[in-house]
Order: sequence, then C-alpha cells, then structure tokens
Amino acid sequence: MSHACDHHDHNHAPAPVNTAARLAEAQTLCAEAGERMTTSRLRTYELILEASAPVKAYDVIDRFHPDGAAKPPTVYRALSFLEHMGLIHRIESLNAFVACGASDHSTGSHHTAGFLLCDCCGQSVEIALPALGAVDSRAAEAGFKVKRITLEARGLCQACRQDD
Amino acid sequence: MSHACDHHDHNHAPAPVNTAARLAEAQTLCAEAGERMTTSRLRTYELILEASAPVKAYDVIDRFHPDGAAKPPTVYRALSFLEHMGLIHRIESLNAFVACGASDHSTGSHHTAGFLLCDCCGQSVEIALPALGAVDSRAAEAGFKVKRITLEARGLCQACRQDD
DNA sequence: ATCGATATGTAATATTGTAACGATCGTCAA
DNA sequence: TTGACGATCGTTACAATATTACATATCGAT
Ligand SMILES: [Zn+2]
Ligand SMILES: [Zn+2]
Ligand SMILES: [Zn+2]
Ligand SMILES: [Zn+2]
Repeated sequence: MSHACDHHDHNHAPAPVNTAARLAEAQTLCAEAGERMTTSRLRTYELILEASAPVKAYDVIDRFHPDGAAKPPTVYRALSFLEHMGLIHRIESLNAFVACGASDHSTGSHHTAGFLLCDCCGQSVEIALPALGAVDSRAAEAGFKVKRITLEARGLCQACRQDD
Repeated sequence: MSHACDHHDHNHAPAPVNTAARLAEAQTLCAEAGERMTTSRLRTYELILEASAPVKAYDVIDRFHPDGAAKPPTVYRALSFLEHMGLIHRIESLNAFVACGASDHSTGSHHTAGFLLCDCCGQSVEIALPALGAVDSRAAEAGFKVKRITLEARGLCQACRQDD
C-alpha cells in the first residue's frame, strides 16, 4: 500500500485501537447475535484492526498466516461476514476495508457511514451520516427506495496539508 | 451485465439520449478546452452514451470494434480522459461508467454528483449534490480538505419497487 | 523539416474477486 | 449415540478488472 507522496513522512497515525478489547467485543457481539466468530473471521478482523489505514483484501490474504498466504475465498468470506456484522466497512473507491469506528455495534446490523480519505497518507476517518436531506428528498421525488449509501470524501487530512 | 432479479422485465428504460448531439457537444467542449477528442475517445464516449445503464470497462472493450475487442489500455485511457473532461462519471460501487447527465458541461471540469443506483434493473440517476452540510462541517472540524465526493445510493427504482 | 509534447499500439502482467465442489464442523432431534 | 442438516471451510481453478512498460505514431509549433 503506497500513497501519493514521498516528500514528507506519514507518522501522524491515529490513536491505535485496543485490538484485544475490540476482538473480545466482537466475539460477544457474535455470540449475542447467534453467529459464529470463527478463527478465520477473527484473524481477518484482527489484521484489519491492526492496520492504521484501510487494508486491501490481498494484504489480509498475504499476512494471514505467519508463513504463507491464505486462499482468497477464505478471506473474502470472512470480509463479507464482518461487513454484514457491521464490524468493518468496505471503501469502494479504494477496494479496501477498514474497521468500523462506531463506538457501539449493538444494533447488530451494519449502519451506513461516511469516510474522509486522505489521498496522501491513506488514513481514513469514519464520520456519522445524519440524514442527507438532499439525497433523501431527491430519491423520494424519483420514487427511489434507498437501501444503503456510500459516501467517500477524498482529499487531504490536516497533517498532510500542513507539510505539503 | 446481469441484475438482481429475473421475475419482472426491465423495460422501463430512461429517455434515450440524443447520442449524435452529445457527441457533437463533446467535440465542441474539447475544442474549447484545447483538448483533443480523438477517435478512441469519441468511440468510448459513444458506447457509454448508447448504454441505458452504467457500463463496465470490459463491455466497452468488447464492443469497441465491429469485429474483435480493443486493447484494455486504449479504453482505460479514454475513460480517464472522459472522466477528467467531466463527460462521464465512474461508479465506484459498480466498477462501471456512466455518461454525465448534467445539462451543461461548460465549466470544463468534472463536477461532483450523486447517483441513485437500482440494484434490480441496474439503471442509474444522477442527482445534483448541493453542499453536504454534514460532511463539510465534519471535514472542517477535522481540518480535512475535501477534493471530491463519491456518493452512491443503492436501492430500488420506482419501477422495480412496483412490480416486485 | 524538425522538435517536443501528446496520444496510441502492443504485449505482458498485476490486482481484485468468484464459482464449484467436496470435506468438515456444530447443533439438534430421534 | 447416531444420523441428519445447515453452516463453514479447504482447495482448485478461473473470471473480471486494471496497470506497467516500451515502442511507435501523430499533432502543433517553431
Ligand atoms: Zn461504522
Ligand atoms: Zn494524510
Ligand atoms: Zn455529472
Ligand atoms: Zn430498477
């Protein structure tokens, strides 16, 4: 995963997540939902949590085992599961995945969220999506039933603006 | 390009565009911008205009010549050009491309737009994106400089809701 | 005519994602 | 316990999407 510039460092990482705690929460969440948090799924989630930016599926595949890669279906299945559980989000404009940053997954289902994606350092920030009036009203006008919304804002994060 | 259902027909096509007129407009636009509307670019744009829904790059590649396909770089280059000119948009969640539906391309540069994308018939509707207050304010808060926004609402169009 | 910038042709390869099918695991009821 | 069933997994192969690299051609301006 390389990014747009190499003229400044990208050490402005976000506060690291407490991976162990998040993994435990995920296990609880699945148990409550009657779903099975298997080792493949947990390992996939772990690799996404550890990353400081959205992760490509093949990065997960490559890092899955200490020695040697996983098979693609193993990881793609886990990614689908985690996305359905609302634990991760797919970033369409990057073909990548990021852990959900919402504090509470107790709804059990995937919420829609927006993302600020830095083109320079690659970091992503999840933002809540309150009602998007403009979209809702335009959809209503067209008789269109919205099921889910992808909103991705590409640009430069504060750190990358400053030292550019 | 197949879609989600086969239990009702998908004959509710949008009003067809006047392809010839749009091609001519595009030529004018490029001339004014000092860009070259070459035959590859024009052919690519034509194929996208003719489609009634977002088109995959490889559909363009396959249909490019009356006999035999184009080479991928030919088409991907043309797609990049057309996107930069604001004549087409890439739909990230579909890996596909659609002609810009804005009436006026005279700004010369690509505007941001939103899309209503029917999961059933595959049709897309481009919607204007007025300021997205929620996103702008959250970006400002984070010191994030937004350069462009992808907004794609997936769901069911009116026709597909009715006969489902 | 020549030059530099832009655009194209071509082959190869990289990246991303699925289909298919049998084996295994977990759960529950007979 | 045992068998049945659905969910999950392992494995192979392949499909779909996209880019790199480099040679060639074209355009427009000296
Ligand atoms: Zn989230
Ligand atoms: Zn950044
Ligand atoms: Zn548009
Ligand atoms: Zn529809």
